[in-house]
Amino acid sequence: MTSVQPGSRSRPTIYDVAQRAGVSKSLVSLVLRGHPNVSDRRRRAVLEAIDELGYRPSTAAASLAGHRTHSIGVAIEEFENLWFVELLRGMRQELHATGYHVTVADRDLNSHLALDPIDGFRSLRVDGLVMAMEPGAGVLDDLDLPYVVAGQRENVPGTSDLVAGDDTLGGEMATGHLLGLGHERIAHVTGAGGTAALRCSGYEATMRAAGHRVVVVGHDEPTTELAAGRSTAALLDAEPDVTAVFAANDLMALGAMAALRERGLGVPGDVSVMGYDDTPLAGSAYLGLTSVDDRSDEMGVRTARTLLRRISDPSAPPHRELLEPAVVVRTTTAPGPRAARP
Amino acid sequence: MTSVQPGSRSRPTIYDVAQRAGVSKSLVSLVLRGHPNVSDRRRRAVLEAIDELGYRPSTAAASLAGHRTHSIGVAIEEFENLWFVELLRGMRQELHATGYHVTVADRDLNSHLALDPIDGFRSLRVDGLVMAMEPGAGVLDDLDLPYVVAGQRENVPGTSDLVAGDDTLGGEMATGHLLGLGHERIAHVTGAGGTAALRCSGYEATMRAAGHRVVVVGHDEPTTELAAGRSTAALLDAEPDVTAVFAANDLMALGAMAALRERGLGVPGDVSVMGYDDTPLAGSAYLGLTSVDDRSDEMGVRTARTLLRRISDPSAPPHRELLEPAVVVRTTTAPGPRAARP
DNA sequence: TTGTATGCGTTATCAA
DNA sequence: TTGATAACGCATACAA
Repeated sequence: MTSVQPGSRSRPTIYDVAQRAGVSKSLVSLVLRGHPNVSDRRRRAVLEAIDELGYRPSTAAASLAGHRTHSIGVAIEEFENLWFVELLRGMRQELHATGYHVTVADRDLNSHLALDPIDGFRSLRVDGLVMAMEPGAGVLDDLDLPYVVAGQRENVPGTSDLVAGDDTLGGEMATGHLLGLGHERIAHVTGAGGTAALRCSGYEATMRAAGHRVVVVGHDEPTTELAAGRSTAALLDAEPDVTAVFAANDLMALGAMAALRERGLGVPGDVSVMGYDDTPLAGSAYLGLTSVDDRSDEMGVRTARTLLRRISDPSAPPHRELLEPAVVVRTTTAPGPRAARP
Repeated sequence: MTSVQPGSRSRPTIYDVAQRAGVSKSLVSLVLRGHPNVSDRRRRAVLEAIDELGYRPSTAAASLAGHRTHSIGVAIEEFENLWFVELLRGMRQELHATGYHVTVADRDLNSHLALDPIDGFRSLRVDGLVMAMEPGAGVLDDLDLPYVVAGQRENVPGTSDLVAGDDTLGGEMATGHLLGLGHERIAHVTGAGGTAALRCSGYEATMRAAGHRVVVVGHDEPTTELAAGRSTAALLDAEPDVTAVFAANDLMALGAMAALRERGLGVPGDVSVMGYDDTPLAGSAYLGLTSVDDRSDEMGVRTARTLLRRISDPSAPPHRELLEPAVVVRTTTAPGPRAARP
């Protein structure tokens, strides 16, 4: 039972545990860290004392003395964007046996302390860092801390470890899926940022190769549902005969669907719609949005693996890999006019 | 510029800064903590040295020596559930000037270490804890750490500080909104758990007071989209003439809408639908789900305020408050048959 | 206004 | 297999 002894002002320390178990503090430390060469009798005594005292080791003292925190930090842009949840899931799976602790911070979390996530993690002395947000220009240039960039391509020095989705390929695959359904007048709703640009380039290349006209809207707009809705509305004015819309992410696909509905166009009856990221949103039974899975869980696995390697060998050559995305077909895409006629 | 000196194996310490600035370590410490009684000349010298060395104070050493971490922990169930994002936003607003650092952990994050979030935070020696997940039975009973429960009602001892939404009232307001639109055959899709039960009781009380029949489905089911879809399908079999469905949360409302669509029923043309929580999902232009705002941002403000009070006065009497929710009307609810006739 | 000394709760090194 | 003991990097009296 975790019962706190009555008279104690402050929390029990390793010293209290040692005294209660009738051993030295060193022995307690050994038991805590699972050292093999400890007699069963002593180990049991220590464990019992720990339990009785409700003792919890101080991570602060441990990391100060041990020169490492056994923790890794994950810097994300914002908690709203759910792709990092899958990334974490993958990381956890890989980190399972290692004893590493994971902490997450977004850009805003401690902005009141004038701390960007990286500075915060540096103060925390994390053993490694996962950069799961777009780094500012130059911030990675001489970061003397083991790190790997996850899911970003912009502002990443060539010497950085990097695990990301192949967004260009994803753009090609999405467009290919629509072409395969018989669509020809396929428009793309893009937005600002490096990731959107890559997805867009995949779309453009595939359309050109197929001999169809490239129609892109939303350059420099935010990658939000609202902006995508506006872009799509403008698109429908200029190109009323599009039969498919590929949006740069799932939320933007929702925006496109809202604009289509406003015009009285059915999905997928009149127009097929695709998103990107395969968020939980897309998987919703109600929405059933066809999307591109960027395999963020697998990205998490690879990211953790890469970071572990980097921590154990800081001078290893940079490791870079792109994960192949996958189209997840649901209910918002259907055969286009060409396929429908015969 | 943050440039690391070439020869140094490890990170610069307060000692290095002191030496470079030509002062003692204590002086550096004073500057760091913004102590007023430091001459401008020295202060500038220290700041400059910090910048040149790229020095970041070790939180571990600071908290070990200072007997507090200046950090507060937020324990959540899972990152997927976005209501905590607004809670954090509110907390940050209140914590702005205090210098407190916020860290978030979900139940799974470090489960591979056999650490539940509370144990983790105890090891971290956070100065305070926000319990934003349903506590296990008894875990709060003798938690000797300043904490406040946010948004939960189950398993909360009467002596705990608590800030939560008034879910019963919210259930009443939702039902009242539908009644006000002229609906009478209103069903409720509930699920397992204390929060859902409170919302359900608000629905029941209001229906009874209005003299209408209570129709509830989904008891003991998970509070997920999928389960809500199944429950709603069963509901429509048993009660084909319902004109409104109130779901215990937004995701479940989606499930209900999927089931309605499957029956060929339009929303809100044939059936009105309401959710609860007013998640970003509900606010989406495409969905436009009428929902109940539980005011999680304000909850964050109150929670932080309460926790600060608790930290500074551990023996203060328990503080409990319920926030009044608000119905947010969007496009999934419309006048019912009674109102439509005249 | 600034410097000195002590201790925080661990890990790690060395002896025993 | 176990026990002393010296760091670890900083805050905090206390002294100057």
